Amino acid sequence: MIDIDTQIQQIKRGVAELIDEGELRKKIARGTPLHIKVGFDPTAPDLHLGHTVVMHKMRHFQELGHHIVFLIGDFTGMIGDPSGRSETRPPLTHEQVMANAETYKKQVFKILDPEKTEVGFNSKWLGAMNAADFIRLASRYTVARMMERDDFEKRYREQRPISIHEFLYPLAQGYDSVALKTDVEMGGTDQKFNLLVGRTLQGQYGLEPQCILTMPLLEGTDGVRKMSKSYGNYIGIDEAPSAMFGKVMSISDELMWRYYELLSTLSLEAIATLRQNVEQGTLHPKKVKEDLAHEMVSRYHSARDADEARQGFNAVFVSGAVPEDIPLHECVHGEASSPAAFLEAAGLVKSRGEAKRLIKEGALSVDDARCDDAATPFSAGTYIIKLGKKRFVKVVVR
RNA sequence: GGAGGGGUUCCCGAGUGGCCAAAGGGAACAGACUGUAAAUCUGUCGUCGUGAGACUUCGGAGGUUCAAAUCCUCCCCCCUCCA
Repeated sequence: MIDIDTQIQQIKRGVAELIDEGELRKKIARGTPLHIKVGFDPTAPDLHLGHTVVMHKMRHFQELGHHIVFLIGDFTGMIGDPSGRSETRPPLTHEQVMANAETYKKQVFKILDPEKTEVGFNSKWLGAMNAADFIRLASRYTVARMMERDDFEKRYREQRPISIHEFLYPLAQGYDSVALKTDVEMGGTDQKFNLLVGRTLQGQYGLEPQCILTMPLLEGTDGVRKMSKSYGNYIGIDEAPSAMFGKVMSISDELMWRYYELLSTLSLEAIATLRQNVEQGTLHPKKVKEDLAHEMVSRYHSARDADEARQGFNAVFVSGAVPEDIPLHECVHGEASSPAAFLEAAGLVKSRGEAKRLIKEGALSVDDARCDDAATPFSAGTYIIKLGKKRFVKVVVR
C-alpha cells in the first residue's frame, strides 16, 4: 500500500473541500481498498469538461488502488436533482437508461480505468423499497435541516415553488451511501448538501459515516456560470477536434488558468511557471492557450488530431483560410439564389429577416469579398460563403 | 376552505385602454479593435416585405370597445398568510 501521507497529498490536490481528513486517514489505514461512490444523472450522457474534473479525481483514487463505483442514478433521475429550474422529468424507460449507460461508459473510460470501475444503478435498492420503507427513510431527516440547502432556502425566500418530492432526492441519494456502505463520496461543490445527507444517514443506520470530497465547479466558456449543457457554455468531450480546440481558444486568459488548474495534467508548479512567464511578457498567452487546447484534444481524440486542430485553427482564424469540411448547399439560379434566401435555406440563419440584418451589418462575405447586397441572385457557379467569423458554407448555384 | 399577490417577447423585468412588437438590463449575434482572445465601443435582436406596411405575440378561452398586455367573465398554474 502506498503510504498514507502520499495518498492524502494526492487525494487533496485540487479539491475544494475534504470532510474530514482525520477520518479519511483512519479509513485508509485499514489497508483495504476504499469504496468511493460518485453519482451521475442518467439523462445527460453528453459529458463535458466540467464533469471531467471529478472524473480525474476518481482516476487518482483508482491509481491509489481504491474501488470506484460509478453510480448511475436511474432511480433518483425520476426525481431530478432540485435546481429550481428543471421540472420533474418523465421517468426514463429501462431501455433509455441502459442506452445512456452505454454512452457513459464509452465516454468515461477515456479517463477511468474500466478494469477498476464498477458501474452501478441505484434503482437496484431504491426501486426495491416500498412506501413504508420510504416513510422510514424520510423520518430520518427534518424539514429544518432540509431547508438548510441553499437552493431550497433561496427558493422559499423568493416565493418560488418547492415540491415535496424534491426533498426525496437528497434522501434517496443519501440512502445510496447506506446501501453501498460508501467510504468516500465525491461530487462538485454544488453537491455538498446531498453528500452530507448521505453522511448523516449512514450514521442513522449505524454505519461509519462517509468522507466527503468536493471538487470545484468548472466555469463554462463564458467564464461566469458553471459549465452546463443547458447554459450552452460547455465543451463536450465528444466534440470534434476542431470544435473543441476552438472553444478552448475562445475562453478568456484569466479563465485559461482555471482550466489549467482543473483540467491539465501539468503540475501546479509548472502552471505557476507558465503564468509567471506570461505575466513577465516572455511567453505569449495565445501560445499557452493553444497548448491547453492541444492537451484537451489529445486526451479525447489523439495527438495527431490535436496537431491538425491547431493548424486548422491558425489557418482559419489567423490566416483567414477556409476550413475543410464546410457544409455544401446547392440551389438553382433564380430560385432562392439570392444571398438572403440561401442563407436561410442553408440553415445558417433562422429567418429571412435575420439574414438581411446580418448582411446589412457587413457579416457576409462571398469568396473573401464583403457582400452588402441581400437581393441580387447569384449567377451559376460555386462560391465560398462566410457569415460572421465562424459560419461557412459552400454554395453551388446551377 | 378563506384572504391577498403574481403569470409579459431566450432570461430577468417595466408597462393599467390608443404614442406598444412592448422601457431597461442580461444573454445571443454582427461590426470595429485584437491573439477568432477577454474587456471596450457601435449596431441588431417576432415573422413576412427593398419599402410603405401587413401579420402573429404579453398563462388559456371567451367578451366589452372604433381600439386591449392593459377593462370584464370563466378556467389553468405559482407564491404568501389564515384555517
